[in-house]
Amino acid sequence: METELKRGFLVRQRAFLKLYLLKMIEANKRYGTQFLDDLRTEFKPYGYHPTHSEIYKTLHELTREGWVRREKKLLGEPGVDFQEIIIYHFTEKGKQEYELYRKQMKVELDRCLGLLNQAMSDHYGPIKRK
Amino acid sequence: METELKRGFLVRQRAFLKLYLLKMIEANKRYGTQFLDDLRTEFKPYGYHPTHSEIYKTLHELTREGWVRREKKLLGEPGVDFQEIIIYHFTEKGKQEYELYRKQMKVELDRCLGLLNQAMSDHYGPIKRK
DNA sequence: GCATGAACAAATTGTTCATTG
DNA sequence: CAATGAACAATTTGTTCATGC
Repeated sequence: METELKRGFLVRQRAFLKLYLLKMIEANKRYGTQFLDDLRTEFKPYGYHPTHSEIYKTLHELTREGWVRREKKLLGEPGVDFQEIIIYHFTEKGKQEYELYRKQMKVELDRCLGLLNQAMSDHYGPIKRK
Repeated sequence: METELKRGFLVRQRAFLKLYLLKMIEANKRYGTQFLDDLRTEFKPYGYHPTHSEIYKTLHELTREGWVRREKKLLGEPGVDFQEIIIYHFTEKGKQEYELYRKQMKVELDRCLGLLNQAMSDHYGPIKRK
């Protein structure tokens, strides 16, 4: 899973989403489509609209690597009786990996911010602080 | 050339490099390999090591779109008599396009910084300022 | 060997189709 | 029809090979 963390230029979408999904899984009780909706809402101001496919692929990856396990459930909403959803829970391994991953991603995000700020400064003058 | 500017998630490497190359071309009198070396040096602290292929492809793109014209020259270094290099100069169109592109990229880089700062704040608490 | 260029390959992401309850 | 999943397509980027002095 190390290979996904950095790529020289900017952080990859998949790695970025993974960080968010892990956090959301930690908070429990949500499922794929809701993750997607929440993320789209949060990122809307930045013009970033993730696709459902990226979300699911990231969740599959987390499952494949044993960071989370899946629990099938029925969406218990009034009127909707038989919609199956999948809830994700951390495994023991996953908890530990998350902790580590979170730390690594801090470094990575810092690096990306550094790169972008450098560009800002190179092309638009020194960074303005409020 | 609009399609390259943004892609929802983070700015693409090509768009990022283009901004730098345009600036370097404006400063005149350098050629491909030197651009590459300069960029690698500048980005080294950020662990970003662009490839020669990306640089050339970007330069070709600028040429194809008529932003720059190419001038073949002999690298006038002592001892090296016949090494051909290519110097890039802006076209009239290119000067104008660069001005516009620079402005657009400011918006784009701001957006990316926003997204990354949001992630920082979401996962590691409020942004620290010095 | 250095600068350039292009072919090719891999990686990443997005679009569309399929399934299941 | 909502949620999930997978096939497939496109895009983006990197690696390798080629060429001309």
